[in-house]
Amino acid sequence: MTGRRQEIRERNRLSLIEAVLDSVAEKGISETSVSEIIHRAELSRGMIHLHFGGKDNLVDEAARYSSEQYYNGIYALLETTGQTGQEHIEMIVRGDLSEAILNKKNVSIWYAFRGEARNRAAIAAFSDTRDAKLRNLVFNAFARIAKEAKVDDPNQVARDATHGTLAMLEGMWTDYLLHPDSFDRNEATRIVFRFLSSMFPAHFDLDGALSLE
Amino acid sequence: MTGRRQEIRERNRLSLIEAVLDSVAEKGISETSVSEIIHRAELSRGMIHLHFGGKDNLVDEAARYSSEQYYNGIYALLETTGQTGQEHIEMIVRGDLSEAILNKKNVSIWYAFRGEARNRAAIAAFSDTRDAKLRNLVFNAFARIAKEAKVDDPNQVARDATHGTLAMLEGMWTDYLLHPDSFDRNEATRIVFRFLSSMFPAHFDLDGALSLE
DNA sequence: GATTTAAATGGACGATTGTCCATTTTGCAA
DNA sequence: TTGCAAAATGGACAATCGTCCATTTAAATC
Repeated sequence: MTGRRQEIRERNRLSLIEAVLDSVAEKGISETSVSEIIHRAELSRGMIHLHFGGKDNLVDEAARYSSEQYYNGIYALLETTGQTGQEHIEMIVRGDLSEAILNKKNVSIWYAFRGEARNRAAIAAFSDTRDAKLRNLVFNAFARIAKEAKVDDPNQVARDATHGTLAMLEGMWTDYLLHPDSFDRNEATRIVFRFLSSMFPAHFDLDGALSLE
Repeated sequence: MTGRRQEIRERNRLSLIEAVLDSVAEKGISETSVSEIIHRAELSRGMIHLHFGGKDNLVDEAARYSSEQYYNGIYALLETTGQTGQEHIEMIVRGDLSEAILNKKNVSIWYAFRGEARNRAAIAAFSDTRDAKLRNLVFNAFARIAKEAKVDDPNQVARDATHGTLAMLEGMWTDYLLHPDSFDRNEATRIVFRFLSSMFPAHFDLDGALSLE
């Protein structure tokens, strides 16, 4: 059993991580100082060094945590849907563009870290991990779809569809970043499905996945 | 005629801007300090205040300059191509993914500024401008294509194609950011054209624009 | 209840930040 | 060539940065 001592310890640890994410979302990375973090976490100055050994490690940990949250969100959605390739894809697309995942806070955080990725190995590393996992999931779904669609070179088509779909979703996030208030989720979703229905007319239409007869 | 005095003045001004961009590309925004900038520009400490009134203004100006450079590059390419809609689109796609525009330095800079966009009004503002201009150019091209393709609701199709194409290009930039060494320009280009040829089979194939008979 | 020890505190510290201005340099006009 | 003014210099400055540790607090154990 976890003693009260360890429980408090972990709560404080988490408070620091969440304070970093809140600050990054609201003020950006360059204004996320130690003073800012400990003020938000309502903890004392020494805690960062105690728990993480330094500010940089804490920030890396916060980035990792945030990435994990995103991925858990997508995974949870996949549990709730059917098993066909097009259902998986539909769920990923809708999930990635849903309010729960694509919102001002997450976008601010994600782009702030992306901006640092080139210069911080730790951040670049799991930014990759997220992509690799998701990419694999999407590819497997498209591989099934491409096979069913009997296209020439189904492997290449599946790879292109994966790459193209993820790229388009990335671009929608950028759109949201730059115009969070005028961004239209339904329009963004429809555009992705327009792409998919052009490529696989038997599997998708503008509204999402089709069930094959 | 520009006197030698003014000429030196403007050269120094530009040196500061380029020093900022070099530093942002190499070290990131958070490590781009006044000391770093003036060291790179080989100028004295007071110059930033003299020319720009402060560091923040200089950084904003550098971001504006960088955005202008991007846009000029795309525009220059458009001068060299034909006048059909699909030729314009092809040139924008190829240009946006070309070594001259999509390279490590530009990507580092662009994402660094994007990461700050949410928290710096000046940077967000022209980040928008770039998008609005380019978007308009692309939309006009797709509007012609959609009309020729005789689709239902050509206006909506053109809007979706514009949105989808730009989103996909954005996503390719992100890909390049995260995997600059394994990124394959030809593959990225082919995927965009796969999307376009699915939507407008009479205007595009996997290799780019088709000329209508 | 007394003792032990892990956890948390908060201030001291040197380094670095961006700003600003008294001084020096230098191009240009008289 | 001299005098003027614009431009550039570089160090002083207060503010803030992140680190670290001597001290205090409080949970766990005896």
